[in-house]
Amino acid sequence: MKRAPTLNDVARVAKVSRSLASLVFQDSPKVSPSSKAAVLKAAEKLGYQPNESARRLKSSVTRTIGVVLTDIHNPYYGGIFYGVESSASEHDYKLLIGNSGFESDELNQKPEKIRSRQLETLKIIRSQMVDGIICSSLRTSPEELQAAAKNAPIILIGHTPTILTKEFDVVVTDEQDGAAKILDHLIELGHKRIWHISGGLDTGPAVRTKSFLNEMKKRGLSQQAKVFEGAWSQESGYARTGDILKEKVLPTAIYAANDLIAMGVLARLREAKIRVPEDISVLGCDDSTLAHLKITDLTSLKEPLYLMGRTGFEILINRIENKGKKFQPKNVKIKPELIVRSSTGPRNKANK
Amino acid sequence: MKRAPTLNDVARVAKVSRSLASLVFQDSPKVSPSSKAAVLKAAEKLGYQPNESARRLKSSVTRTIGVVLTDIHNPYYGGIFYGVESSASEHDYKLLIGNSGFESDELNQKPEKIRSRQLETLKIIRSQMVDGIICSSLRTSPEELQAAAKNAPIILIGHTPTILTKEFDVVVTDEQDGAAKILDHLIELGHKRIWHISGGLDTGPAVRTKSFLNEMKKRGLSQQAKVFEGAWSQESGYARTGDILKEKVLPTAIYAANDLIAMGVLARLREAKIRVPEDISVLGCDDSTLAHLKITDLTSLKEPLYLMGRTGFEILINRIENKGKKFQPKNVKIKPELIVRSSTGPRNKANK
DNA sequence: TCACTTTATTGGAACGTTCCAACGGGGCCA
DNA sequence: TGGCCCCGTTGGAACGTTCCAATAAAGTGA
Repeated sequence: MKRAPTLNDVARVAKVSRSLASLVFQDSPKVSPSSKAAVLKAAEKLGYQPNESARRLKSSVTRTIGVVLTDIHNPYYGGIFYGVESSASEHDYKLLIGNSGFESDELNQKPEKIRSRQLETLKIIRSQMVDGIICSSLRTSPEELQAAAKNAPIILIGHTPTILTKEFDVVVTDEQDGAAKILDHLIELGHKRIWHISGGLDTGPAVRTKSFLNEMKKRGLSQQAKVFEGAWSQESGYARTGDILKEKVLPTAIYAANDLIAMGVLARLREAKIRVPEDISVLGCDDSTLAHLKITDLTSLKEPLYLMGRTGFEILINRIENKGKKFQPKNVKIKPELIVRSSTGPRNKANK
Repeated sequence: MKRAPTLNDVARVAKVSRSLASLVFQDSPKVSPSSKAAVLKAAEKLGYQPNESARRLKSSVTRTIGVVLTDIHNPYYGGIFYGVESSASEHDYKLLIGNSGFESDELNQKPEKIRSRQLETLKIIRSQMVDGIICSSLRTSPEELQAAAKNAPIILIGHTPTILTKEFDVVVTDEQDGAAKILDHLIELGHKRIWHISGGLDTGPAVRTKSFLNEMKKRGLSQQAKVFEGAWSQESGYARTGDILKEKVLPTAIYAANDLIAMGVLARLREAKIRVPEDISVLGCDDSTLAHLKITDLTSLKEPLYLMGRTGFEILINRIENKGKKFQPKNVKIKPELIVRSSTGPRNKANK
């Protein structure tokens, strides 16, 4: 592995000055076609590739974005990342994944450790390695974020504590709209007694639950609504459905806060020999692979993760390119889409 | 956003030379405790953060690894990436995701485009932005890879054309061992007529199919083996199972090349009112979320993706640290694990 | 006490770019 | 023919580090 050729080498071979060679690689219009050709030919011959570190040192532009995710393994963050990556690629930006930290049981990490790893990542923006940062699922304090934001713009995508929306650019799902779409669909099918299994009390799931209750109220169905507090897991869906089955009157539809929970619901209902959707309709949220399956064919609210990722990225580079302009936090809500499959159907009239 | 403080600023405040300040940040043992304290205090006060670009330019070490994946959204690559990330984080390395390209239907990308995007990523290593590269699922030619490998080590993780194993470090699943584990399990349950739905003719799935046939042969069951050529999809599993059901004699166990295919198998069998595992046992491969589901509870061969990612990363940094040493490609096979669930059971004696 | 090692500190030269100010020379116009 | 402009080109100075060789200061042994 020998020393890589530099701009100087190229210039020497092309018999021009280093400055001219530099201009060629910046696509400057003021270089003559003949010298341009000579430089390119020399570069080709030597296998020249500009040294990015030197370039950055001088021009302080990195065309790189730092990404903080909690768990890329999780379809939620994965979906967002997917959108981010595709947009980054189109704009010719690179993505740097700092030590993001994970929520895996495989690693079984302490929250404190995750937090410190995220801090680590925020630091890289201060070392001028990136032009901006994209965060999903924060574990850092607002103060820490603000400190980092002094050096480069930051955008938050997905589940976000509301306090932060006042100060940062944020892209989230329009939960209200999602709940409305679900209820419109169910009400059209004749459902009224609609129960919800929540994802817990964290910010993300809590907003979802609240939106559900809001929309039920708007439709005058507050009396019929009921919330069972669960967690983001199949087991939780299974257990809470067990609780539901103990009630005197059963719901005609169950809305689970995500697909995984819905899987638990389906399993428990099948065990109880309750038919879906003939006896009870079931809805999930995420439209993950789980919902697509032939054996489940679950009606699910599709979170616009891909779009959220793309939108977030675009807002961010907009900030980067208009650096210095006055700051007015942007809050974008992306509307989800209801994917109707066969787990929802007309209300069973027998269940009055 | 004002100019970030430099080492010079720190040195001035601490009343020492720039060189000394530099030594402090390199944890040099030959700096006196008193000046060390002074420098650190000054750095703290100014909020100093070393400029990574300058550091790299001078020392040409980046502590960054480039990652080429085809589709991080896909649980297979996601699982590998997961292991890579965790190991990288432990070794204090950063990961750079170049424009990797995707196989999504959402983007519906042409193979040619994916290839060019991967090439783009390989270029990154030539611009000295990374110390090495990790590739999953190649779309580039061996020549292109070799050219890139001149500048920094490369490791291939997962499905890899066998030609490449002679020249590069490679980490793959031990397919032979996987097939053996599956057959041992089934044979112990009394099965003999074991059929396979393959994932197609690409390198990855082909190896799996071949391993299955090999192991059947070893056990003197060649006559009983049968392969149905499918693809990595639920639909394919569904359709091929339809074909299987047309046969005069049915198998007592079906081994699907991945979980998604197995989902199709389960759906089709249920439609035909064939019980699992009472009538036919079903196995998948991947041990994805799909297999965990209560409603499927699928016996599945767990590919050691996480471990593969970690192992790959470790081999890579080993190469990086021993740069210049003579090269002997390392080929590591990681043994998968069979996760037994309720979709496999004793052979139904009625099916002779 | 002097030569000599050890330890702590320093200035300066690199690393490979970009960018600015300056320059030579050809074309144009008066 | 002289003056001016513009185009293409150039050298040199940065950018913020690291690292080497040199130095100053302190410690060691005879």
